[in-house]
Amino acid sequence: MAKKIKIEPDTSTEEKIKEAARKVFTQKGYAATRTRDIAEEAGINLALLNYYFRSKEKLFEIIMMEKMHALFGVLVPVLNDSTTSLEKKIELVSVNYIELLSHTPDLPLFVLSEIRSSPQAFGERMQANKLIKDSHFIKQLTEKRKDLHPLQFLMSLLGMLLFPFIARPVFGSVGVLAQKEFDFLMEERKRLIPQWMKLILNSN
Amino acid sequence: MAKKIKIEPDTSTEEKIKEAARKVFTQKGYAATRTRDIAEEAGINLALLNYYFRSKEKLFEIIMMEKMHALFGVLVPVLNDSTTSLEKKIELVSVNYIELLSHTPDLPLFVLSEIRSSPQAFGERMQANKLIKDSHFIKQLTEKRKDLHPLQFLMSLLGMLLFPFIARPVFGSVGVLAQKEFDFLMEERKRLIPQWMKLILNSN
DNA sequence: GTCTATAACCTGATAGAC
DNA sequence: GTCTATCAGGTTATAGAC
Repeated sequence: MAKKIKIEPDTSTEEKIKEAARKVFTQKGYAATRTRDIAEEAGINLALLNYYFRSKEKLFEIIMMEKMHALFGVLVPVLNDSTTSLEKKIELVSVNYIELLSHTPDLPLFVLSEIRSSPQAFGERMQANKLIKDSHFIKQLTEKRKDLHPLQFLMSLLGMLLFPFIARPVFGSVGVLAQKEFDFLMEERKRLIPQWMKLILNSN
Repeated sequence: MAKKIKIEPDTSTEEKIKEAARKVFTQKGYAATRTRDIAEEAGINLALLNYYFRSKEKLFEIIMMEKMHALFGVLVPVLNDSTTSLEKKIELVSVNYIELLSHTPDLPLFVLSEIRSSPQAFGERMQANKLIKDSHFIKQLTEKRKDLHPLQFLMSLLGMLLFPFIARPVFGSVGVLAQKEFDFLMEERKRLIPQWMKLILNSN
């Protein structure tokens, strides 16, 4: 229990490679990434990558797992909390996601692209799926709006939250929407989206 | 003027290759696609691909151009029509997009992924950008809601429309959301999204 | 653990026969 | 126009020295 006293400094070679892999994989995707890119980014030799992680694919799976947990990790616990109201959940999910994606904007496009490339893999996805479908949030939605499929609401909420980051290369090109303005708009959306989704929820 | 009387039958080898390229590129992305995959899908030899299109990259650029036009082509003309009301534009964009994406569901994820991979390329994107920013739709929005950045509204609308298709591998896995149910929900969204966006537009 | 050198393989593209 | 055979270059992974 008290075996490992020293805190991992994250400066080990293994961690340097993982950090480089996070950067390159998320930027270029699995197929376009060369192990040489990762090695160079990490400042180490190519052979070391295989020494620590056996293969490009094994390394990728580790990074992918991390990223999927990051993407679904801010969603699932909030939706499954049986002590919070529907409206509170909407607020929390909105703030959590915009906060997260402001720091790692290419997270959703990376995860969704790679899931598409190998749809049968990544069992995590199915698991997250079930956790969402059977969530307290869905129960609350169903109860509140019997006329509406709960996924109609959830897809809209997530679309509003994630889409600006997914499409940022389109919206955010130079001269049309600069970085600072984009950040400002996202900050504003923490307030706007819950407001709008509540409006939708209470309509009819 | 009356030079080409015969209508192209689209059964030519060139078209067979393009059709195969459309399928494989959009499914796997540029980097993960091998020219051999395209040749096999087209039922022709690998060498013919280079005979007709010089290189993998040239072929890709043709397909990418097509796909970008498809994705933005249903948006730009509607937003720039100065004879329609704001609410009519919302209805048209919604129906157009859901109709389009129901037939080619992986169009948006493909285009957005590839734009990210080479952000400086694809000048079309910038052009579409300007066309949107200076559109009649944006003017109408600005006038109607002086307190709201028009992109806040546009990003939300597009997010609602595109996100279900972008995230379909997540939502649409077997046992959670089957194909027929997904199609039904999308059909329903043609009505729901305009209704909801008008609600947002007229709030406050 | 870390490196250099190289093996083994794959991929895009072309030469040349038909 | 279409094919087979092959080249040239690049990529992953490993062997072996330090």
